[in-house]
Amino acid sequence: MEEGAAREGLSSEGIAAQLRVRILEGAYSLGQRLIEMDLAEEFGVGRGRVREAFRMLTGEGYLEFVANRGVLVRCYTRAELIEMGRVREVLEGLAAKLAAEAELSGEMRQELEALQERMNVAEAAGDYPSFGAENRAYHALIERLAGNKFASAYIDRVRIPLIRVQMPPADVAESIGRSNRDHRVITAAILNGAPEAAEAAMRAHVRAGNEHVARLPEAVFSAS
Amino acid sequence: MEEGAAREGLSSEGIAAQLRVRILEGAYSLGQRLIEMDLAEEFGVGRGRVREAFRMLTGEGYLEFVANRGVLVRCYTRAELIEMGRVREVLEGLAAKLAAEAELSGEMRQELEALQERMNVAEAAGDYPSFGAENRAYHALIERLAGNKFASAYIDRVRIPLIRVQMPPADVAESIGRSNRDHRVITAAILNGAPEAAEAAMRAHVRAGNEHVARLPEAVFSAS
DNA sequence: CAGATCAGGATTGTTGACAATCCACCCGAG
DNA sequence: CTCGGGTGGATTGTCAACAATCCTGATCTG
Repeated sequence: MEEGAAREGLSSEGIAAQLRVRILEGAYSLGQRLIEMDLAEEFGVGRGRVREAFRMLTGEGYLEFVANRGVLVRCYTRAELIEMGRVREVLEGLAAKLAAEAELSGEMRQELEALQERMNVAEAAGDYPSFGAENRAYHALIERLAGNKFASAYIDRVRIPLIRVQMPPADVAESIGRSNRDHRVITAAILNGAPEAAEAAMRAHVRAGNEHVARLPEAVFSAS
Repeated sequence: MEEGAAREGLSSEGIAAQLRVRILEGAYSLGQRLIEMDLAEEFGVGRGRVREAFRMLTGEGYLEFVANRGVLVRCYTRAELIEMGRVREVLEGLAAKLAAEAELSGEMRQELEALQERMNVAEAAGDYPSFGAENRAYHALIERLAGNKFASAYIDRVRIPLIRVQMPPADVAESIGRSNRDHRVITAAILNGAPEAAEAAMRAHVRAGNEHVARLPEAVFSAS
């Protein structure tokens, strides 16, 4: 008897995990209201469990609680996005620094090199979706190499408003090029064990991304 | 009819706020288990409200959830303390940087100067409790000057394990001296509008504190 | 005496029902 | 036609009761 479904249905944590994935995948539109009873029926549990999941996701920044109104998918304003961007800058910078400080195993070094190579391929092919996926994996890998769970947790949170941001197709190629040029610098600094350089490069990289996002049209931020 | 107590008793948020204060003030010992029903009776509400407050405080890092066992006052290990210290370093550094970037009103500049002066007085008097209080106010003021609510929120969270740490009386005087020397550098950088200098000084300041804390005996971390 | 086994009590996990609240719609007056 | 007020339905806020779970300590056994 390992663990898990002590009773039937998912636990509050399980429901929270499901909803987190849904929000990340865009199953709900920004600002959409979530009805306790609907989800309770869908998951086959009582409203209480759904409510607790809501409270967790509110604390993480995925949902917004409105008194007597319930929860909605949290929608960040441009100003908040910029504030979060500043935080992301230093936190991802820290992750890169810690990764460069860590004594990486050969396996981890290979993984980093392989990921960099896959990004290079995607860049050469001009394959934006693929590059985007590898880019996310790259940042996630650096978080893992850094080995600081608090940094990881907060980075995830300040990244939430970015999950739906789409690059305007016009400047995709240039954007990929600049982004991957940064990546190569960061990768080299981490592999060479240069914490300061890694941090500086990552900060500049994130900052460039933030400045790009901050200039996007208003429609990106408001509902659906 | 402004708002507030729609029914009798505190809301979940109100209970969470109360408990947060209690934990910060040390009303509960580290690792202490909190009983839902006891608090429900004390606040004159049902268990559900207390439960929701627990979930919020768990997300913030004040409590720890154990399945079928309830919550305990979260107790961080030395390793976690060090991890959080690294995060605090960059976040407080960011706050100092943002404060130096901001266009401060005359009133705010005066407030900062007054606080620095009060710390100087406490230092000269060798008044450790007073210096500790002013020190907390100082860091809080810088957060306010920075005007980034996400940075503030995360700084508060990574500070949680520090709330009970007591400086060994032996090196109090030296500790105050070094700490306040750092403060003067930071204050000057903020008032002069030197973001890079402010960030670097704050980082060094926090790092020095972290290294000091990391060397404290094990008793500080485990349960009271 | 040490260790395993097994009640009993205490506490959490969960639900369904009820009251309070809010919103959208409708209606009537100007 | 527009605006203010009221009304009904939908949804959240809350609780009290019940089931599941875990820990404590007493009992039994080798």
